[in-house]
Amino acid sequence: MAQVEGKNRDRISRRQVDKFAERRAQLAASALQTLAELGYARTSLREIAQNSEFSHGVLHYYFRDKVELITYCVRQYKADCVTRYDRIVVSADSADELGRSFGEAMAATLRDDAPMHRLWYDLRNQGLFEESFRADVLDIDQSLERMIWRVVSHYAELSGSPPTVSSGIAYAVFDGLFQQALLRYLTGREESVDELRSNTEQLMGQLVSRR
Amino acid sequence: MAQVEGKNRDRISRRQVDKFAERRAQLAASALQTLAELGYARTSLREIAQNSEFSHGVLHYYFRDKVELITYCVRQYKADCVTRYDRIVVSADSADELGRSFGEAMAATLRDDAPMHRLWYDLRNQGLFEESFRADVLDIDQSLERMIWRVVSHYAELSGSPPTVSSGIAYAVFDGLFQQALLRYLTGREESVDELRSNTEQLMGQLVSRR
DNA sequence: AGCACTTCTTGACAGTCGTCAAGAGTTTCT
DNA sequence: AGAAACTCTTGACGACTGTCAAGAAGTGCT
Repeated sequence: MAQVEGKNRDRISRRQVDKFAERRAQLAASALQTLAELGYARTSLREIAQNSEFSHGVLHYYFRDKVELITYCVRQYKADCVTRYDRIVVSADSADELGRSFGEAMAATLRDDAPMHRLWYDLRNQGLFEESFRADVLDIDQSLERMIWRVVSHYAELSGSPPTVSSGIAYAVFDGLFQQALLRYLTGREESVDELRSNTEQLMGQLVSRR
Repeated sequence: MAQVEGKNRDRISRRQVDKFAERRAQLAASALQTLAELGYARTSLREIAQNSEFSHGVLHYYFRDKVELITYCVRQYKADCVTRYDRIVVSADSADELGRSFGEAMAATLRDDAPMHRLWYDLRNQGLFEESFRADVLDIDQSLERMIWRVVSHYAELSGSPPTVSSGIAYAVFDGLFQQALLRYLTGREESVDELRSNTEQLMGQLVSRR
């Protein structure tokens, strides 16, 4: 009897927890959309609520405060993009093909997800000023570094030569490349998509010793 | 007589313009300090005034609005840093020496001017969201690209081999390197200063074909 | 149907923001 | 010295912010 009650309560509370988590995710999606549109400095809770189907008060029912909401958003963002290139790593049969696929994937996400990427750079920068985001930002940045390293090291394997740079350098270099392309793309220079593709391929070749 | 009056007025107004410009620069310096400390999102005009010796109302006497103030700040920032590496370019006698000086200069400015650099990245990102800063940000970014290219192309000359990358790639790569180092440095990892120095030297070698 | 609980809306709060006008204080010229 | 022009302070304005409490609306259970 007590057990049944316990089970029921578990089932109920689990369902509630699920619904709770679901709504959190839904609100975080609205928040991410707003942030990607306006940037951190211009995003308010009321604006986020207007991009959802709820009123502004509900945000404090699901999140303690603004910091928790944005932290949650950053974590959700991470889940989306940290495995972006893993598919092409396993499916590539040669170094050249991997280079091409990687360049193509970089170009594609620049074209399709530009607002999200500018948000990421914005939030990473907030981490340089505000202590509260720092841990999550660093965590994501390390995940991205590992993601890039999976590509580079596999490229090195396929080409039979070791990488000539460390994991940190490789990430910094491709990140810098992407950021420049993003800057150009968001100011209307659509050719930067193609430039990013070829620059990525070229640089990949130079970061692995060929002979 | 009319001429004398004209000359006098010119002299007067020139002096006034000078004083006016001087105070603008002074206030912009306070603004830059505040921005570097707090970041764009958390900097208010009252906060800027508190970091100066004036009250908040004076800012609207010297600047039309907040956008004009920050734009002016960005331009002032540019003048400071756009020739940062030019001295070492002319004074280097060999490629190796230039590589070392460049790495050392990067490391030094990371150590000494970290808050200013994080402000630059912050403002560059604002340009991705807010139309009003975009032109100045792009202008500065191009100046920085040329500054880096002066280093890289001179390095190539000294080493007798052509660069293997374009000006845009070279800037993107070193900028990415610096930004990663800044992220690490501002989170307390002081060893990133030395890492940046050696990474810069290493990468410089790889961006110029040696044989 | 009625009850308990969750979910959401509304409206208010204290505070901050950019902006500006009125006027005091200061400098400059005659 | 007095007038004119420049410089700066003060205090207010409307708008916006994050937060929260009161209670309405909705949901699921017995």
